[in-house]
Amino acid sequence: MDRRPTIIDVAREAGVSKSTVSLVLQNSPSVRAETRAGVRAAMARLGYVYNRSAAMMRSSSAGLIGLVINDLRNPFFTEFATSVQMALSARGFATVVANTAESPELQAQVIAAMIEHGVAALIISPAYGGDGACFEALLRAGVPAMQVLRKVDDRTGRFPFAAPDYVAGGRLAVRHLLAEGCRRIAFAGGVAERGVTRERMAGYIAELAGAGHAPLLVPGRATRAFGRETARFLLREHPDVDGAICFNDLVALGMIAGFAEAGQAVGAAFRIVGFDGIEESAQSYPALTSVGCDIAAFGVRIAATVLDWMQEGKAPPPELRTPVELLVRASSHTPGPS
Amino acid sequence: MDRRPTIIDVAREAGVSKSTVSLVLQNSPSVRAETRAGVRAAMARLGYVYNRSAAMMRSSSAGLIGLVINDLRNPFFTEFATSVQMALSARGFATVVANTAESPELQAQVIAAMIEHGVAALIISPAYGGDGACFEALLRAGVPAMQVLRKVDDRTGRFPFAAPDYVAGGRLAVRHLLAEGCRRIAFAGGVAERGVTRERMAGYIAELAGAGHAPLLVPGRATRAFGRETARFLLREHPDVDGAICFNDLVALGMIAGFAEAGQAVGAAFRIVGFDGIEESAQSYPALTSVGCDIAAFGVRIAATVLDWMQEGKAPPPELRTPVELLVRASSHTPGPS
DNA sequence: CTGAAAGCGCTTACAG
DNA sequence: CTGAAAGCGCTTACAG
Repeated sequence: MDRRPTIIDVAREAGVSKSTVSLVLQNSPSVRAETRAGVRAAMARLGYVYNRSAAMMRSSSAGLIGLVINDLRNPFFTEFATSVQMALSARGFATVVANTAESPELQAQVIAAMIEHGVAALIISPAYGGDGACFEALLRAGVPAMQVLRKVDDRTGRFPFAAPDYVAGGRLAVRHLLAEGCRRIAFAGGVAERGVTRERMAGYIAELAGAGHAPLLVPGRATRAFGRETARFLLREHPDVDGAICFNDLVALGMIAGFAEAGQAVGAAFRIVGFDGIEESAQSYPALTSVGCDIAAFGVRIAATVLDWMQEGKAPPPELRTPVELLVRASSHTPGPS
Repeated sequence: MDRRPTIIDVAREAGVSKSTVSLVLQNSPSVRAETRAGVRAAMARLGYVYNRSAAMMRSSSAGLIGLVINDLRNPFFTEFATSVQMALSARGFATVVANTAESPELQAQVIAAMIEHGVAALIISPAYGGDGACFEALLRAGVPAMQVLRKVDDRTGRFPFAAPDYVAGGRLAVRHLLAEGCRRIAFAGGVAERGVTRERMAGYIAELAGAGHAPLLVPGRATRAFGRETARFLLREHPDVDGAICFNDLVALGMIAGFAEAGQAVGAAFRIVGFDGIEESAQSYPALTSVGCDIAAFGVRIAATVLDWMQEGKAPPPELRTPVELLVRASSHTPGPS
């Protein structure tokens, strides 16, 4: 494994100048087909590999996109990240990824590293908290950056925000449970101060109020463990509750497990709706009704939006909301006799 | 957002030469403390950001590591990838990640892209199949690459392999179920021709044979859906089976759901053991016994191994096996009366 | 359509 | 301890 061949070696091998090789690399139309073929053949013979870093230095068109995610172990974010990465890859961009594990400090650090690596743009589902220094760094470096799923910086002109329509999702879930005959519906999980929680709760509260019902909020971590605890809590403290909308599918799946453990049936007897529509929601028993955010499609769309921004200068709208739909399954729905 | 400042700007601002700035950047001890401070201050004033691509070009020490994973939507691989990425980040390396979705074609494509981006090393959990061209490309490019979790290329001298000790895990699981009193134990899920399946099954078969029992193999996809189908299948076709070892936790979790659906209790009546020890296994109801691979620790270890290889030239052993341990939980274990 | 030259932002010897 | 010079592998005008 000695030195990798460069365009100079290729030029010599093909008997042309190195500019010609460079033009071939860029598929310039001003190179004759035979010449092009000769150069390509020389590359193959030498095992030439294009050095993007060198190219980038001169032209400063990176080909690297940063993806910063607050919790990559949560399937909702995993599905999003994977979808974005694959869409970027299909369009010729590589993805530098980092999990911040909800730590603003880690986030600042990985963003700084990505800027140094010359990412052409950044997609971030930010951690809450911190002093916002990382956004300043992005500003200074002039890196286009989009906030997704969560909004932490309000300068949406510079850091456009995109997310599913959480409020509408909360409403959909309530409407569905009322239609199924629920009389008392709780909202479980989600840290109360956070934007996403506030939105999901707001839809729930508004729709419930419209129907003349009072809300019952049980905020908490967005985990399976919390869902499980909450199942026990509701059975003990609120036996009148006959339906729950969970902050996300993890909480809902935990709640299903908690009810199973307590010997309480889920479905007609107690209806549960999750949020996000992760793949697993279709596979649980009973299958989980969820507010589907079509996160895979959302990821593809975000990838396209960022690429258009970078490449064509088409700035995204300051705030984009994508539609959600209710995925009705057995955890909340009893099939009619018809 | 005009041009980013370069070391020349910093040098001018600080009143030194650009070599001095470069030395400060590398924390060279041969720069006087005051000089260093002056340069740092100038950088802060200008909002200088280090350009790693330029640095890399000259020194060819990238700072980018490639991580190629066959199925990033599977929590086992997600937990691994996240762990590797965070460990690399802590040591100053950025991770370029790609999901190949089990496609050898996609895999070849993303590996080529990563080589062009100048990754200093590659960690790959490969897709099965394909013509192995991507390994040739790595060879030609001289990029150190480790195979993890799955071995597809046999040249472990050049592409060292590391994985949990799957065979031992299969044995552990059987020993445990026999000790719990199982008389007939099935092995469910896993595509029979694949290496990982063969190893996990081999441990199961060997240990069972040692105890004078015959195996019952139900190979298939490694999914929740297959686990669920298999629950029904076993109840219908093999009512004598009273325990199952699943290829992985997803199959096991699906089987638990399938039994719940069929109204069959899991635990004393039918014991289930999963494989991998993903986080969710501790949260299901009943909690899932699993062959724990401590995938987070495995990821940290792989990150360290690759970095040592690159930085110190310490080649990893051709084949590394890490220990597994049984995580005994309610799905297979009835607490004694003591 | 092709060649010679300069430059991207940094590092690396090599002098002072 | 610091400065002047060359070079990493490519792209980009600019001539021919």
